[in-house]
Amino acid sequence: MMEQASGFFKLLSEPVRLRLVALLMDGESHCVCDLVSVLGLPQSTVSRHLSLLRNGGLVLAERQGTWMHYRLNPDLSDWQRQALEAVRQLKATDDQLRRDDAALNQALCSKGGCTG
Amino acid sequence: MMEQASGFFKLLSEPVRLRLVALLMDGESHCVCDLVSVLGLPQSTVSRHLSLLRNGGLVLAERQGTWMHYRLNPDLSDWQRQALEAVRQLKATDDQLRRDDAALNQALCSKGGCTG
DNA sequence: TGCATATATCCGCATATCCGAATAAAGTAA
DNA sequence: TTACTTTATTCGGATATGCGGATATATGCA
Repeated sequence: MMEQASGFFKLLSEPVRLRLVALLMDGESHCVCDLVSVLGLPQSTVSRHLSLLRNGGLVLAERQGTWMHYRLNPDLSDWQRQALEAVRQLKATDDQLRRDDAALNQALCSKGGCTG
Repeated sequence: MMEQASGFFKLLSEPVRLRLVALLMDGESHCVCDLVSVLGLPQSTVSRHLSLLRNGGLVLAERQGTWMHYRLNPDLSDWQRQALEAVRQLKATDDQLRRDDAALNQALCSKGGCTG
């Protein structure tokens, strides 16, 4: 169980993944292409990190037609939820995370989210 | 700042370091030799991880004669404290961490803590 | 000074992790 | 079927990380 715990923190220990988790903390589902456009990174990079988050049980993926929608797993354990609260708090003050959030909202408003 | 945040989680993402942090969450200072005996790992391994935790600002070290005493840094930021609360919660249910805690208490009671 | 204890650092080696272009796979629609 | 879009995976190579024995450093004491 220790291994699982350190694995959870390892998922949060990578900047790209931390940004992804912070983005998904709005409670919504988001398609990969929106996340790619917000992060400004190659699609393969984003997809690989999402796959790791999914494997670790932190996020859930659901296919909706052509698009794959990712969202935070709502069934995390207590200590995991508590850890994510720390991320939420971080998100309130961190410039990068706030910029990401703004970019995601704008993407959703202007284009309706990749038509997905 | 993102980098600092992911660095913080990286420190918690290694089993030995997670055990060390959990041990130090009792609010006390502990010498390296006690931590070594509890973890049952080579001294160089424990010392290296402590040094990383120290470098990351998670713990403070203070020399007391021959011994070096480590304790949690009481001046962490809000989100960092929140993250440590998750560790505290994890500690309540994780077998390994509870065994570590028991071993540390026993070491302190029986020997007075390495005479340090 | 010399010896003993405690801790930190060095070192080579093994393994893990990350990147991103290229390619594969899965779905949609004509 | 073919063409197109979205997402996943593969691949080689660079970098990071962890290990622990050996060694260096620091302190205390005789």
